[in-house]
Amino acid sequence: MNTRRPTILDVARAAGVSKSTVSLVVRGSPTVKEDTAKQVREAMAATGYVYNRAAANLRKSSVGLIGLVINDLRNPFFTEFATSVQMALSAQGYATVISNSDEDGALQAQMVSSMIEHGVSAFIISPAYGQEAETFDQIARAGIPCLQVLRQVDPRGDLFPFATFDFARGGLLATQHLIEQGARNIAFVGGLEDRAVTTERMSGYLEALIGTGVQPTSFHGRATRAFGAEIAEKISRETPEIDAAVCFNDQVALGLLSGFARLGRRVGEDFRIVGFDDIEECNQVWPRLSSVDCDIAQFGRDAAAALLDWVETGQRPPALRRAPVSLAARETSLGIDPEGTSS
Amino acid sequence: MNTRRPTILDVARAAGVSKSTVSLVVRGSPTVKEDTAKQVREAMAATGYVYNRAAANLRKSSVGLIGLVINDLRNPFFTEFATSVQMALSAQGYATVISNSDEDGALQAQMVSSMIEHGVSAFIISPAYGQEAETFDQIARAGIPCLQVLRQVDPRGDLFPFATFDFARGGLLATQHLIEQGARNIAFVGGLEDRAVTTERMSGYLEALIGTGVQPTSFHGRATRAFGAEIAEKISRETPEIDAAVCFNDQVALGLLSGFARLGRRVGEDFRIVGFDDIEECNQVWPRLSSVDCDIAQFGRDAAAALLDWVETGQRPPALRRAPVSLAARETSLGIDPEGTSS
DNA sequence: TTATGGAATAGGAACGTTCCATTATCATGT
DNA sequence: ACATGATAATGGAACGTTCCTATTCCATAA
Repeated sequence: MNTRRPTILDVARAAGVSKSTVSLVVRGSPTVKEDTAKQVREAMAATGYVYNRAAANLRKSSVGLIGLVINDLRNPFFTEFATSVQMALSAQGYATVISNSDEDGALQAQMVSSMIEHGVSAFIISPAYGQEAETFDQIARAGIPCLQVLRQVDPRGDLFPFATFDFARGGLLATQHLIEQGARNIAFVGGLEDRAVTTERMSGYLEALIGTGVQPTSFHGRATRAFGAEIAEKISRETPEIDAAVCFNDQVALGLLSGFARLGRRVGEDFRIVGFDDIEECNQVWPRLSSVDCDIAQFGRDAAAALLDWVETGQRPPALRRAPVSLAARETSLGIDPEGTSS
Repeated sequence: MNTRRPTILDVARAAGVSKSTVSLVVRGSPTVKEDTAKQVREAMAATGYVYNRAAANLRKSSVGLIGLVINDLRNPFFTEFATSVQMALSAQGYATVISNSDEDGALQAQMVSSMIEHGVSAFIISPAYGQEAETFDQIARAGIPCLQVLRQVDPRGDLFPFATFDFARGGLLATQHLIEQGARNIAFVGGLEDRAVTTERMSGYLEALIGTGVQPTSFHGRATRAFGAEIAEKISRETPEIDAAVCFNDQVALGLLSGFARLGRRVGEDFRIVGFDDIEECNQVWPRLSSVDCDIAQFGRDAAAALLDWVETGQRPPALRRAPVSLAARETSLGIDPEGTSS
């Protein structure tokens, strides 16, 4: 089973040319005559040659590999993001290594270290909390470009450029919309307290509430469906006067939605919900979930482009970029239009 | 920015030992004296040394990298699978490269080729349809162990071992259960026609129907939420006598669920649904989705273990393994228990 | 003192590519 | 016939490890 793999040299012998020529053919250089190239290609097929990237990388400086580290791959928001980044990078001839830290800082540090050893040219990282220093110092020491997205946790804060969404404005839009829809008692649900990702969204929420007489309330916790469902119950039991919620993300909102469905409270009529991220599923539940639309696919493409610019031309992206957001209002906040059920 | 990275040789110089000794320390060999090892480690820290895996791989035969190719990473079923495999492999010191072919055979072939070049030691692949020959011939030519999971599409059919679930039995259990619950007109929903993944599930469904007088009906299409929702509408409009459905997977079932919610049909009472896979979300919607439980986490661990056995001891896994399934009955098939809303 | 042998360390070759500096080839103009 | 210059092809060094075969060191026994 383990006969030695043919190398560029075996191909060269078979084709009756030098190894340099084979190398040129492999890389599609235009300087080799078409006749020769064809012979070489035939020899490659005949010998069953496979390109050895490790050997090539040893000589070259760049590897064409980008590391993508995600903190929660079970959240569709991140899957959509990862998919979009991978597509954009592969269109430019880069391979993507996706890794899921699953909110485990130690695991993340270990994955980053392994990727550095494998010679990735750059990182896009939506970091987990914990072991920040270990994760980012490694990258900085190795001098590898790195784009931090969605969460800024690098210990010095200014080590790597950061791309995110305008979460504050999202919170503002969502809350204003709920007020316009007649909600009088709006809660903010989900997200761990004191994390920037949470406080930013909340700042918009709080701003919208100023002068309206509405009292802010918030329920903090992990951004999961389970937490959303739990809060639906808690609200029904303890603070039934709350009639609307701005959620940390769509996961929480969907949890809230099914929690209320279970309790028989009619979302869209008795209770209004706006989620955050606008994942595909928002359109696939009923009532459809209103959400702060983040155009995650575009965000992914932009991130990939900015990173490649950095890698290839040395053009470091701006330290901070906030992508705009908009509001996608659907049944959970507008109510259910008896006419409109056919679209 | 681009000063040459220190090598093992620089470390050796700094520590006053030979490069061989440094290499041994890097790999944690017990033959080097503790004093020396400590000096070397200090020198490594001082010089900012990072291990160059490409160079090591050039010399070693194995790389400790496993390729995981998934056909639809947006489906939570596969995300759960990928996460489980990655955990199991990383516990054994292997790194995992996850790639999403997104049901694109050409893309898949390209990803596989890139992974082979990067020197992965083995593959786990849940293949996309299309370009089967290209994908699998490459792997076979390179002599790399490969475990095919969930879908068997390799052109010769017996090229690589195949691990899957006992889908037929799942279809049988689901259908029998619906009959016991009093359903009289059970449809099979989702999955592309004439694909083994579909016909296997359907064979169980058809078997359960024998002698019951229930007429089989099926609606085929992509296994997405959108398709499920579409079929909910179609059933309501064209064949309202259908009172239950066995679904290709949970995505379809969840689509059906929200489709019916939208149309005001009460699932669990007027209409009974059983999904397939038992993803986490089954417990997080309301009514909770009954599903054929596949214990995907265990499946992932088993796949990882079988593959590593193959890689390390040459012990090729059995050509076919069907993991057992069971039924997780919940509200969408049992109906809503007015007492049981508190668990 | 001198063999002896095991533990610790050292040095050179090898891995399969790319890059660079050369050399061979060949049509063209004088 | 010869120089010219572009085009095509070549050979050797280099990349940073690991592996294998020495060599050195040192405690112990003769």
